[in-house]
Amino acid sequence: MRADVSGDAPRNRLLAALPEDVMARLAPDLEPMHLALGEVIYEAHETLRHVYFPATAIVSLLYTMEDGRSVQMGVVGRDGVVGIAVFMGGETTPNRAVVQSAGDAYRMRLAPFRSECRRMGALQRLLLLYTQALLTQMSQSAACNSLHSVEQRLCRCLLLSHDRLDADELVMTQELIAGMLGVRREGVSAAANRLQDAGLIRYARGRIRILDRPGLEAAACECYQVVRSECDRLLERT
Amino acid sequence: MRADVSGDAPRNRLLAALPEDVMARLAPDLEPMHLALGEVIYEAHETLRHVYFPATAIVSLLYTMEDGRSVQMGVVGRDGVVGIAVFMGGETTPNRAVVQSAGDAYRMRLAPFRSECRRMGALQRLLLLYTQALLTQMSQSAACNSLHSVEQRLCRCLLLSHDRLDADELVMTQELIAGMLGVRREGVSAAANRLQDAGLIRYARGRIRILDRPGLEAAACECYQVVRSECDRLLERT
DNA sequence: CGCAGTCTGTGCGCCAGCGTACATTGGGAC
DNA sequence: GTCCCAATGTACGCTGGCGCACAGACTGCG
Repeated sequence: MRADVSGDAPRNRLLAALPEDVMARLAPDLEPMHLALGEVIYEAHETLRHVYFPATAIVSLLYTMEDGRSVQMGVVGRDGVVGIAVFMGGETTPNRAVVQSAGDAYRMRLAPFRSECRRMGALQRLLLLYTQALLTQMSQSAACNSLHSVEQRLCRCLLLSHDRLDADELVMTQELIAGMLGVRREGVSAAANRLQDAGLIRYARGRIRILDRPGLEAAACECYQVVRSECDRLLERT
Repeated sequence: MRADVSGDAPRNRLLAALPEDVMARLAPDLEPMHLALGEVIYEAHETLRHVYFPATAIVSLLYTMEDGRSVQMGVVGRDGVVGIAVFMGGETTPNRAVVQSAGDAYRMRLAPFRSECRRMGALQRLLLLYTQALLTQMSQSAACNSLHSVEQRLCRCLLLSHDRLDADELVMTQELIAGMLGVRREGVSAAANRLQDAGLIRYARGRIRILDRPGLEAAACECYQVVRSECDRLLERT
């Protein structure tokens, strides 16, 4: 694992884990930018023009059904990259990617990204590991969505977001969360109230403050920890 | 796409899609074998010793919760490979792989598999595409498990299995199906009866005969078709 | 300051799926 | 044939989450 990067080093962990020679090649093509809340990075089946390495931003990977209901199947923050399909060769996916928390990111056009992938070096190795982490996230979501309560899943969602931020305050409405959990807004309201009554969070008009992180972890289902430790394990191989 | 393979050619589509020079290298290391119903190919967090290319066998990727309940997150037949984690570098996954339908497969030890992957040729390209197909399967499962009824999901499950077999008869008990769908056995019983009453299937003691495939597709949720067409799209890139 | 629109809390009837408990029924072993 | 057991059908009450319908409550804007 590389030592703590400082100063103007990229605040995305995948980038930070790259050896210097690779970063030197990529740096000119990394364009810092801002991602606004709710911004759609790509629609389902849409050909991508860039891949995105979030720094402070958080991006949600969502699937939207024909009837409009949607579910989150993965979340990407400073630990990952949006646009894995480019790397895998399929170019598009049936999912959408939406900014779940505004912030900064680096983006890169496809050509330089692909050409670095083709060198089959550190970037490719990292992306493979990251892909596995994403697989883990998605498979656990499949299980969790099917077996756990709204309240447990809300905890998981809050923890996933909190992990990817520096602050204790998340900016997201119940409506947004409901879309990610695939449940009604009212269900989120009820669950959020229970968490607030238990002193785990404080909730106010689209702003959620995490008050008791350990308590939140205890209230979540096992799924959070499983994904967390598996992803840690995979990223340690850096 | 390679022309129809015949005779002793591998009956696994990934293998069949490989150019002849690659297959020539791999062939000596491909060990034909039989997989029995219920056989566990690997447990969660277990280091693999082989990767498996199913021919007529079908393998289910399951996640089992602490309380024993389980859910299927993917299914691998002659269109894929079991042991993707080896390719991705993580070595293990939190999932189990269980034989859902007995049949033949080719297995391969890790060393030759890895060394062919490292050549960065056709095999790697195929595996990347297959990984994306698996991602699609898992993400759709996450959405489907959360939003659709047991009956719809049962249809999807039957169709996924049927696609990977040559016969119209599936050998699986309600207990097994319940474990894959993450629901009670009784729920499967009720749903299967409704499908039988509708004339779509015939059910008897662990043997399910598909009577009306188009009807079954109509009774399934959109998830089946989405995954199906996305996987077709990806494999066409062969 | 008032208005409008967003965000949130709540209540009610409804239904799918759960947990539990049992009856039935084939099929294979002996 | 007979016995045993896996596999299946059914019933009943319970609960979580849905759909719908509103009622505050806060914020930004004119």
